[in-house]
Amino acid sequence: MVAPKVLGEEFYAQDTVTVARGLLGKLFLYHHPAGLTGGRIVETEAYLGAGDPACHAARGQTARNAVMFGPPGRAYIYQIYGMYFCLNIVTEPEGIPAAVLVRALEPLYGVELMQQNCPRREQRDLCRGPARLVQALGLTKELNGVSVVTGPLRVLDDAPAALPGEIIATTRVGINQGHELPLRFYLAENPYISRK
DNA sequence: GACCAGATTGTCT
DNA sequence: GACAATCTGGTCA
Repeated sequence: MVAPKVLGEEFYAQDTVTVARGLLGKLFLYHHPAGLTGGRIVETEAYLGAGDPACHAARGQTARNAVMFGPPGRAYIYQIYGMYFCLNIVTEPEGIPAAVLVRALEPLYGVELMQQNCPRREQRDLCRGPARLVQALGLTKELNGVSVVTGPLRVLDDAPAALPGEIIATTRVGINQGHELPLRFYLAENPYISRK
């Protein structure tokens, strides 16, 4: 197989919707201390920055969302509901606080390790949902702000011969504001997405 | 299968 | 003090 290439910072500097759609089908990998974990990105959501009421950065910069104001290609990992974490990748040029939320992966690498992280969970459910995939991959808040270009987290362009099905755009999940916008993207008819 | 309530803690008002 | 880009387990049909 051809050596997959790591997506560069210029990919993430594009507009957020382009990056969210472009990430579908890419490989997301984490060089976990106990081994490699990761899979194919099958579901994302776009958060557009200051003008998007659902975005954490809509009301200005804070200690929590500071990573989104930084350069693109960084991981933004935050805790939600006291017990879960969500993984984002910062987009757009530095100073524009936008990001793409990675909502679901198709598990491909380190499946045994991921099942150790999530006992009693079917393989199909390992990474089906933003908090689940963070837990399965073994990501922690310590990784907040690390580069996905040069750090232990990587996104590879594996250039799959054919994306299975087309890309569906629909509304975002779990938010109260801005939910009328079609900013959630997933691969049609993929069994690993978090919700139809 | 659909719907509902609880868990649990960092962050912001 | 209220809330949050969620998940799990319970109940009812």
